[in-house]
Amino acid sequence: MARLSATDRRSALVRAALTVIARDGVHAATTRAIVAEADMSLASFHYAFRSRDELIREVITFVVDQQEDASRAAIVPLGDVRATVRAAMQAYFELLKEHPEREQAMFELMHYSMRTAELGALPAVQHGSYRTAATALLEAAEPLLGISWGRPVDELSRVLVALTDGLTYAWLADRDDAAAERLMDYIADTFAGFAEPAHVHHAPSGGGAQ
Amino acid sequence: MARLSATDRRSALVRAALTVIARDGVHAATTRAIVAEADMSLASFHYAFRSRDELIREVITFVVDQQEDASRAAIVPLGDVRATVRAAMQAYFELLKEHPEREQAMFELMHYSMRTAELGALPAVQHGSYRTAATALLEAAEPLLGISWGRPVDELSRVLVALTDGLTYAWLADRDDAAAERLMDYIADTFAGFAEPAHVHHAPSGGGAQ
DNA sequence: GTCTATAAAGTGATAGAC
DNA sequence: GTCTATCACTTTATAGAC
Repeated sequence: MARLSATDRRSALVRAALTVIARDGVHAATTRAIVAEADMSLASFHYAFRSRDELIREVITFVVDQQEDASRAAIVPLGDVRATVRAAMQAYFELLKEHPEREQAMFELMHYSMRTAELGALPAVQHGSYRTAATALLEAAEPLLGISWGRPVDELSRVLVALTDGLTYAWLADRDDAAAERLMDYIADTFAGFAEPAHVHHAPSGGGAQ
Repeated sequence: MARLSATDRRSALVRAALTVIARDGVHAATTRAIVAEADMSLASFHYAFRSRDELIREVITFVVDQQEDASRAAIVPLGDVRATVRAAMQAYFELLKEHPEREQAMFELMHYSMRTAELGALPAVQHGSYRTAATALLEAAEPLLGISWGRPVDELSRVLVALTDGLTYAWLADRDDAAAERLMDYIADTFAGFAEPAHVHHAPSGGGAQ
């Protein structure tokens, strides 16, 4: 194998581990399976990482960071709230359908984290970053669509994330595309219902019915 | 060890496995850990089960059946829709808080099933039984509360299940009780919003309030 | 039926040659 | 730095005494 810097080797192993986990599950991500995927020798693994646990820890933080980046650039404002939310959900759903193993791997890694003391805090971080993304998305939508949410954005982001997680789990379980589409229709409708025409704060010009 | 029938031994091992999985996770449920929990010898395990996989399969079907039974008797109609839904959610949430490991074990077992070819269908069964229970709950609520749901019950049960799964995952991740309570408030509000005064189909004698 | 003992394969991690 | 060879241990599963 070519000489790689320790950092290159580490990131190569992290990506290989992620591939193995997505393909075969967390329980199959043995050091041997990972180095085989990365086309390295077993000794190289322990040259780059002190232990398997150290790698898994890095895989999880990598995945969390990656997700945070991904969900940042997600807003494409369309004509109205319903269409915008529906399109955003559809975009996520297409990603899910294209790489179901990724979301599955995400879930598995989080459950794995919950079981190990030192990684126990990571699911909260992952979920928090997910919610931050949802909050940013909802707040960005206000000026772009000229609306204002009827409820606290913080609460709405919890609803959005819960529905998305629920949608993901349901689809992973039953692979029912039509059902997922109907659920996304519902989600779009609900959020359209939350939206109110933007009102200026200081001038009491009367409440706007949509 | 006392002489047990093969069936008794099997169910004892299934329950022991469930205990181990809830306490330490699926990956820790080795044959040795399970027989230790059941206070049996390792050989007894393979007398009762052909393989570890056969046990896990039985654990999963057992858990799915058990959940189906549990979610049957769940309706306690209160004055209005909001209060009824809120109370049902609260009851579930109390169970979750009391035994988080159980729900976690459920998730882990489902993800494990998704990874093994022969168990791949079980998550759909589990999710289906979950949705059946939600549907039954919603349908039972109609006559009891004197309402009728504005949307197809099938669609609403999907929403309810998705929100419950999302709530569960969120709480397992961040253990934020207050946030969960707010989410349950939202869920109760939404379903109260879905309810319409019941209209009798054939005889136009006016809707019956409870 | 239930046990002890052990086989056979897999695991994480390391030593030591190059 | 990177490899091969190997250690120490755990895993599932079975053989064979009782």
